[in-house]
Amino acid sequence: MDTSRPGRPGAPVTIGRVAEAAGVSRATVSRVMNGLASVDPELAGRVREAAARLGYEPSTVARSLALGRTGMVAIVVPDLENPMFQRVLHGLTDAAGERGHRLLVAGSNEDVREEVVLAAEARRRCDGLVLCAPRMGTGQLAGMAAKLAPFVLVNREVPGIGAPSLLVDHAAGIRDIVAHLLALGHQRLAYLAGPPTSASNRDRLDALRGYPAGRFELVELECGATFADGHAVADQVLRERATAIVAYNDLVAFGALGRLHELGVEVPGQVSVVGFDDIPFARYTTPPLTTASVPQVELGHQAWHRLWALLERRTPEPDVRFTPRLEVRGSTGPAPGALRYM
Amino acid sequence: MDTSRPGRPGAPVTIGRVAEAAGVSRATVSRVMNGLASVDPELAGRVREAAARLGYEPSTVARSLALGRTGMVAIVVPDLENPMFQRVLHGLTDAAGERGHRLLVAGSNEDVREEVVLAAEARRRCDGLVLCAPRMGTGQLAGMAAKLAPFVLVNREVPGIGAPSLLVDHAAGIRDIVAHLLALGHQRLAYLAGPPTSASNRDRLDALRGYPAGRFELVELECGATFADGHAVADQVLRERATAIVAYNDLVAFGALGRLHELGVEVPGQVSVVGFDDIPFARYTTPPLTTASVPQVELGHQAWHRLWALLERRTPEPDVRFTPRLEVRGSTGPAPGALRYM
DNA sequence: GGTGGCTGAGAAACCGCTTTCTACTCTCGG
DNA sequence: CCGAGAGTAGAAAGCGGTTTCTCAGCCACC
Repeated sequence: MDTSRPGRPGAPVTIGRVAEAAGVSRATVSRVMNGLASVDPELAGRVREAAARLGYEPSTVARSLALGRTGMVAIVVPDLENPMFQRVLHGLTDAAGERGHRLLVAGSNEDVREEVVLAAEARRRCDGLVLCAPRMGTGQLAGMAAKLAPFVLVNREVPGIGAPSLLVDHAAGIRDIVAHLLALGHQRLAYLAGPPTSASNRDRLDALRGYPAGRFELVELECGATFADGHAVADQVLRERATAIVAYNDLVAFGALGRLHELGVEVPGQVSVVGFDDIPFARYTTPPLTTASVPQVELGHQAWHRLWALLERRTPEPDVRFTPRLEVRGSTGPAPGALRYM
Repeated sequence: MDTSRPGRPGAPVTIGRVAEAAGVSRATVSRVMNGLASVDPELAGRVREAAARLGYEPSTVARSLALGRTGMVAIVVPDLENPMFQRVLHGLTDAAGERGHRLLVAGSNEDVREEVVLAAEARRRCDGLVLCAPRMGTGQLAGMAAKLAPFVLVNREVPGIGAPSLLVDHAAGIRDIVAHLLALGHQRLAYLAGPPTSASNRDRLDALRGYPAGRFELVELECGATFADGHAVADQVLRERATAIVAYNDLVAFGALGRLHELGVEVPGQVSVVGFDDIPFARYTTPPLTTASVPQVELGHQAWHRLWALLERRTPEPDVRFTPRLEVRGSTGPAPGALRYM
């Protein structure tokens, strides 16, 4: 069989075959395909015609190797099923897509060891990395920084490793939430704690503990980051006689809400519930969830801008710390029997 | 500066540098790194030591080019923010991850033109593709089949293009839903239709229309696939005096639920609501959503198995059509004023 | 002791594209 | 009329791996 015949079934269409078909060198085909330099219009026409006829599509892998960049960025998140991260992901894909970049995603399932491996591997396949709320320790992260660069952090801050950070002021969010609950007369708050590895969980906890003593009683309950965690811990809240729940995130709040409903406990009549993040579901449930709203899609956008700057060796815009906006909805109300109000 | 010195800051560590440092050929380093053939243990030791000392990590891009495979698969979905797709994605990443494959994700935002472009581009960057509920026409899909292969379809079927399909028996799901509602005495059902481009929407609509005449009145309302769509259309349902809502999916059902609640309409007292998919939120809302449960994570797993088989040039397992399981929860109840029951 | 088979490692080709370098042609000015 | 300079396209050297091919060395066997 004549292996030089164009369009032979099994043979992949490479730049060489196009060059051959157009009667030019591979270099010229490359130039035409990239719209580079000035090529004789007639030659360019022949090349384009041949490329179209053969259905030529340059190999992205070969280009990546030659160019030293892949046109892909990776994002690593702790929990693929958390809409919070999905929205960040969405913001990121859209922004990156506009610049012709595609996204590799990896979920660590809250496992630090897996996270470390995934981050390193994902980075090697891409030009850059977005680490979303990484669970690994600061030391470990700092140690990997050189290997991972360029990368940007979302919901995490590690000074001195030269990675841009996009932050949420969890403390401010917590302060707003607590102020809201105190105004409603709540005196005994249960905090449903997130994963101990979560930096934002620590921020929130610190903010709660840092409140002037005597303003309210704080009950700290180990919980987690998912529906099921919130669902499982609700009974304990009741046993502790807290009148308000401050959940690590919206998912946990939903879980608790569901359990309370099962038990016939009225929300907010008997217990108020507050979430964190403001995932899209929060406004559509019954009752709608009071929560600290975090600009999730915006985080994704901003993450891309920082990463894009790094990829182009520009100086990224300075770090931002977003202040969550308290969305007061139906899941919070006056504490039972309380007379205080704002 | 001596460019041959190992570990020189700027210089990337390539296989050549390792070979040089270990005093062997690049071929030998390659063999050692891949655990291939038998290499003199002493040489292998030297290579491993050098690789470790230099922090060598083979370039995935170069490997991809040489091997002709990337170790990545892509998934294209219409809506990145729909938990249904996120769960499929989750199932897929986990299953693929076990075989050392990473995931490229792309969301078409329900735009057919974008979907076509994304699918083609994503495929070129990866070894295979999963098209999740593709919106493009059958002809177009068939036309691209050769370019996209190997790929597998989820929630879509196009006979004769040689792509494995994983299906959900939407008609059966609808039949169960309708039977359930009829038993509760509902006689006027509103169907909140999904995107016209959605094949599963057509399946559901056909199943509804195909019901024996006279069993119930069907009100078809154009809607969409998101919260906001369901939220916006709820008023129309009331105007039409339907006593039950059959929503295109859970998201739409939630939106409608939220709006009904805002309006003070009792669910299921005045209106019953049924979703489709059974996303995790469905069981935790108030009232919990009655819905046709689709094994989302399983779809992801199965998609990987089919794709993996194709990648290995094995024959994939035959297509599967999953039958949804009706999850009766709190959002459905007797039609107002109805005496009928099962 | 010569030869055949076998093992193990290096040389070199190759994957498909980009880009520098080089050679050639053509134009224009002195 | 000749040489400099601009413009164009091809040759070839990468990019960083893998793999075939080749060959040297060793052992065993006749």
